[in-house]
Amino acid sequence: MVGEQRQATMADVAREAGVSVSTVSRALRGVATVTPETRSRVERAARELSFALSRSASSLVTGKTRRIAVLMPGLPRAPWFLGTALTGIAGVLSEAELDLLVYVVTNKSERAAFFDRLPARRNADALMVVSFILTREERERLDELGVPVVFVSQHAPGRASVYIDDAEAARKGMQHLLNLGHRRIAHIQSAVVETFTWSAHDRLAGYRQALEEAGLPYDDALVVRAEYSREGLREGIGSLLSLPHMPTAVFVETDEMAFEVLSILRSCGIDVPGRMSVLGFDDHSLAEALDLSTIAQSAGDTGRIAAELVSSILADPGSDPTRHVVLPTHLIPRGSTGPPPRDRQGEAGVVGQQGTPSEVPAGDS
Amino acid sequence: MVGEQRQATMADVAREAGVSVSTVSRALRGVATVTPETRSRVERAARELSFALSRSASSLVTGKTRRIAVLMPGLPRAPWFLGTALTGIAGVLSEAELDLLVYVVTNKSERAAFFDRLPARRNADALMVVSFILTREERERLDELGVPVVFVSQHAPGRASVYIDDAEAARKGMQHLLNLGHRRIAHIQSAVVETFTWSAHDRLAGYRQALEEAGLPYDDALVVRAEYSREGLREGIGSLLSLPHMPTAVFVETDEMAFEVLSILRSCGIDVPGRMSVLGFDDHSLAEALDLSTIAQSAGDTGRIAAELVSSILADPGSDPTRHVVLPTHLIPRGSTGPPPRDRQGEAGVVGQQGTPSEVPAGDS
DNA sequence: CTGAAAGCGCTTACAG
DNA sequence: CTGAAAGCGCTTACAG
Repeated sequence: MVGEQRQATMADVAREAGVSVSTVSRALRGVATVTPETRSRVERAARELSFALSRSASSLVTGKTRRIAVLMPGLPRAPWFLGTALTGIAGVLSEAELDLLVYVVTNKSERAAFFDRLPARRNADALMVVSFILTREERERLDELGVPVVFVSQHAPGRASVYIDDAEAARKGMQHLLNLGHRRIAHIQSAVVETFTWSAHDRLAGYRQALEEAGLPYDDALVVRAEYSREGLREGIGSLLSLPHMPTAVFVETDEMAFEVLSILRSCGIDVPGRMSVLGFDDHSLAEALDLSTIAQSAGDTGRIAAELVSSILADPGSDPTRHVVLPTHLIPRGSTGPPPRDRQGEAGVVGQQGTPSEVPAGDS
Repeated sequence: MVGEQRQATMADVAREAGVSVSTVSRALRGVATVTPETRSRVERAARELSFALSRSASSLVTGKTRRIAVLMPGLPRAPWFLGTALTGIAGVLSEAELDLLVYVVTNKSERAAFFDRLPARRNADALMVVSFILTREERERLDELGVPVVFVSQHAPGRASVYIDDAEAARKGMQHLLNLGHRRIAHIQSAVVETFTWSAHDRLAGYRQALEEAGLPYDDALVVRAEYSREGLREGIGSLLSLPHMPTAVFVETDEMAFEVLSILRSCGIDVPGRMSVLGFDDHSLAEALDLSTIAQSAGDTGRIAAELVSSILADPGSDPTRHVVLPTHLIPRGSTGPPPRDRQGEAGVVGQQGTPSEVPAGDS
């Protein structure tokens, strides 16, 4: 009871300042027509009463919530990328005085719940969807929604999106390995039950394309889908190490997985890059410390630019709601990649399959 | 214009279902008094019209927003811990059908802006403050707020909080190093301009306490405050390596910093743990891969339990709003810690200061 | 430049 | 079990 005083409303402020509620509203929003004196009287009253605007009330009348919803897959799946992107988003939105509503969806039921309730419809002015593969129904639900949707870290034709060219980036990375002389290059990607991300698809596509362009055969045995865990990766690497012709390099879907790969290889005495080159993807903040060669993208920029896109769409409804921003990527060569064993003098190394570059199977499977 | 149809309201649903708005409201909220038939008619109508409840409107009348605000320091400062905690929070809140509003505060101005607008007052039903050292004014602002505040990853006397005993945990870690025979143990913590976290303080306190209990002198030169960056840490380590009596072990404030420390030591040819033991804090998901000894805490549990605390406080306003939950920590010994050089046979090692355990200066400075 | 009034879309006593 | 009415706290034409 004690101290449980009721939260002050505009009516209270109006009384205190000796003006009408309309004037309070205008003064507090900075509408130009208000006299400086009136404004300061109102502001003082508001401060004295610790007045805080009820967004519920203003939303109800304006139809704007000044809230942006962000839908992201469980952070544990790619904590670094998502965390960094989220921080970028948060910074920009806070500057634009927009609130940030976060929906983390880790499993099927949370996912269903999200699309069922679809709180974004009236509880946010826009929705940002971060690296999610949506089903057709889900996409249709979003379309009905009537709020602008911005896709982040994924390409959505006909929709605003901010992303990198994963396939092109993967190709660049592969080219680096090819240039070093590697001919048997494996690819490790995460096996997720619910396939959440496009980037995995596109990175694989880039991997295949690079092989094809180099006239090298695509070998299913070299593409490993591993659980996103230390044990899962150990198994994946096991399958590569038990191949008749071991690869001399691995291109790993994310740096975080590559860190584990480095550690596992080290633990079984396989020298990196002497015996096996390892290439990651992301340029995680620890990649330098672990001397991991990688393909850099800026998670922070991705988030920031996506948030800017959102706020520009909100500010100017006439603006093109299908704008695309493609962010750059680049190779960062470090110590985890080097020439394959047979190119190293004084080392026996495993003989890589020389390949018969002409008989390459066609693009598909 | 085309397809821009107005969002359906309860009035539309009521018309469609041939009932009153009150009945729609009751049916949709699952109030018991509604006939099954009426309820299903209403539900069908709602579905057909893609009705979505306006939370702004319900909030306005109920005074509840069903939204929880989380205030956290910039994720880049401790991305892993905060990201993992946030995921834990998100999961629990989503189950309780509470929305999650995230405020990331990275610098003074964002911080001021947050406390100025203090959107939590009416725009959230509760506030979770994650590892922030608040000023007195800020704390008072929160008190005036009138919404329950739960402190996460920090101890706030007289307020609900979920945390670990950082000092005790640090002591355990130090004990491990002492038990291995180390006598000169350094401590590296992050130097943040705005002092955001209590845990740094408490871990340092634990460090000092352990020394004191072991009858060892506290040496200012062994406590290094380093910028949270590779270069900052390199400088910090430099100051340790240039000491007349080099330490034989380092206790690092967080695993993420310890990873860099490992890498820097390796890059200058200092064997870990042969020459220098390294102990981290957190049990980061990569700690195992990097074979880092560490003191484990569960960031996920911290988030989850804090969120449960919040939802229980909201569900039962009579419940004790000052409840404390102290989460366990434990040492995970791995390969980065071992006996100091002088205990190793066949190794010259740097001679550690033998110490004269009796003449220990008193606890302070 | 300011005020009175209507109304945003809900929930909640109050009747029936 | 259901409906009519009031009201939550704002903003926004509309007057003046």
